[in-house]
Amino acid sequence: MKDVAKLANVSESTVSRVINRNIPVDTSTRRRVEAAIQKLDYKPNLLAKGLRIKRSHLIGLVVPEIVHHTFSSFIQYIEESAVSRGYNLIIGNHKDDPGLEESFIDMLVRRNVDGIIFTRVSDENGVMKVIDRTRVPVVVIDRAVEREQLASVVLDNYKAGALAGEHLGGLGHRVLGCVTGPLKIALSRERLAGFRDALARHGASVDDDSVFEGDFKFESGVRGAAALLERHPRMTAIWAQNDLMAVGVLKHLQNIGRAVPRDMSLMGMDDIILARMITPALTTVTQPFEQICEKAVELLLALKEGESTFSGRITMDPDLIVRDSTSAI
Amino acid sequence: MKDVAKLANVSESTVSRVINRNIPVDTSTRRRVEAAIQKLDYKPNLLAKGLRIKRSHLIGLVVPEIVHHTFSSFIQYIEESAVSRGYNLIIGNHKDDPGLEESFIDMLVRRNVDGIIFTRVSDENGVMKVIDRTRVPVVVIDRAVEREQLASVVLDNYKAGALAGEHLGGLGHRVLGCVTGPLKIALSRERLAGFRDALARHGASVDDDSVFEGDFKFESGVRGAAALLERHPRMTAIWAQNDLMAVGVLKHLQNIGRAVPRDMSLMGMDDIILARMITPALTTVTQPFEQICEKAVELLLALKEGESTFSGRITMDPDLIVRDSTSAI
DNA sequence: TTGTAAGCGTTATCAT
DNA sequence: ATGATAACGCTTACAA
Repeated sequence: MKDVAKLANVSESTVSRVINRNIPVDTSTRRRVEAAIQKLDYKPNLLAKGLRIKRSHLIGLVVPEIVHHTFSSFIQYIEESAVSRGYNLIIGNHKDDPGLEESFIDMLVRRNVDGIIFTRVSDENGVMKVIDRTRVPVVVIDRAVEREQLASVVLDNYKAGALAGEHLGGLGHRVLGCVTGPLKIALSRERLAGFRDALARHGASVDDDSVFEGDFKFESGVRGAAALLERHPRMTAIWAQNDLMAVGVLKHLQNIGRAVPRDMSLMGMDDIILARMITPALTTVTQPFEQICEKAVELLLALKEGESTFSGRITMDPDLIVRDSTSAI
Repeated sequence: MKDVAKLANVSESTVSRVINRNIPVDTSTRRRVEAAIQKLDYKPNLLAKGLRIKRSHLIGLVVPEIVHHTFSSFIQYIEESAVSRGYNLIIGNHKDDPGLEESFIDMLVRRNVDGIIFTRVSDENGVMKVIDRTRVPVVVIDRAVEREQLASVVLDNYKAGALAGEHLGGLGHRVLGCVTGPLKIALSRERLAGFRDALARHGASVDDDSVFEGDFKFESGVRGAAALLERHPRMTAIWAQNDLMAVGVLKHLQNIGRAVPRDMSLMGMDDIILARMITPALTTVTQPFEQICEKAVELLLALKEGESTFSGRITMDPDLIVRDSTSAI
């Protein structure tokens, strides 16, 4: 910067003003400075700038893992939203290790990040600690949190379940099953509640015997299908709360020679690429990943600017995608 | 820091020395300082530190996309290697847009990152510019680069092809096909060469008619299978250069009623989760993602420290995973 | 419109 | 072993 100033025959402050275009600078000096910047290939140092203005233009993103459709989607879209606003993204994956998570959060705070986005927060207390002890804005996505002091952007999981129930109920199914995520996670319970209520409106009830608690992984879909069919051999439709488990269900059905959708209608959730790759292509419920991320970044930065003091839950709507794995009874 | 110093009745320099444990400090003062740090919940500011010591402890990672098995694997393992060495990761996804890529690189340089890892570099000149114009160490992974001045850590793609050819040749197949990635990408050509050479040793030749140029996506596998079978109806084995295309091949075979592996042996590459989920489970060739990433980070930091001036290619070995999609003829 | 100077929170040099 | 001080590269009153 000193060199640029010297070459353009101005002071460093003027160079700064040219770069930040916030304070009027004479056109001719501006041109001189810009020429000097070009010539020297000068790149302002963001560390120094950040130190001075107390903003790093960095956003931290905390995920439990990365090689996973849901999380890599979040990473991708949050990165895009951040960059489009002039921010960069630091990501940290904690592998469900609270120690790792804490030390990552610590790093972020020490780096003066302008905000932190948490996904699937396992330990709400950890998040609360950040909020209480630091002034770093926080937004939580992908997981309903109980505390109203936390700002979160989440899918309306009840609606997602309702969408699935509505679709299958409308097709005439009356004996249905559901393979859920871990029921200690609120979103699994909410999805199930929406599913049940929608089906109730069609006169179908999903009793506890028709519910298998999975873990969002492929294998639990396989096990879930086996368990549900054993309990209700006449079941004609299954909703798995994510596509991975739905594919597991499909695998079991293929193994025992039941055809989808002829013998069994099958739905998933998420719309991962896989949903279109399998045969039959999977009917599913999608999350508007891009919107959620966009909203989360927007909210985070508004919080940082003090333009907003929002806390509570922002809810986004799921969508139904009908493909070939469901049919009328 | 000033507060800590005051509370512990020492100078800021002593606080610094306690934190960085590089210079001897009297045990009793050290204890006082540590107590003060605890009490005030003091977190050293990494921006200031970085500015002063000219190291940000930040690594930049450039990828073309994130929601993709290969890249999310790289992200995950590089993040882990970085964190275990006290670094954090900034990721940037350029969506094959050179403009975006350039502005991201620019950001990284201005953030004083200690190094940049590129995957699938589309524009070698962009990378060279970084190397020439800045002092930021660079390592390229996942793509063979022509220039010897670039340090890269890549899979031995020739060996990967040879592994596939060896396996299928050993099973007795003599009429084989290959669905490749884009042939303008060196790794596709190298894989194909290894495949051909290994089969030649078994007396089988893979002529140009038996090669279909795909694009590493699912749909091109479907198209590839159709094209290959039209040209060589008696083909008994196909290697797709990634699992996604292999699943596409499988899809086509199922569509036309050919059983795998009875009527056709099928191999993929990468070992994505999907490989184990489909029926039959896919025989495939894996990349040691974790090792590659570990090595790349290690090399990058050695370059930064000036401990190494390595340039050229570091090569890692692929592995064969035999599952149910291949059988003897 | 422009320049001067202080300060952001560290670390390194040089004394003591 | 510890402290004072300058410097890292930038921005921002304040003055001119």
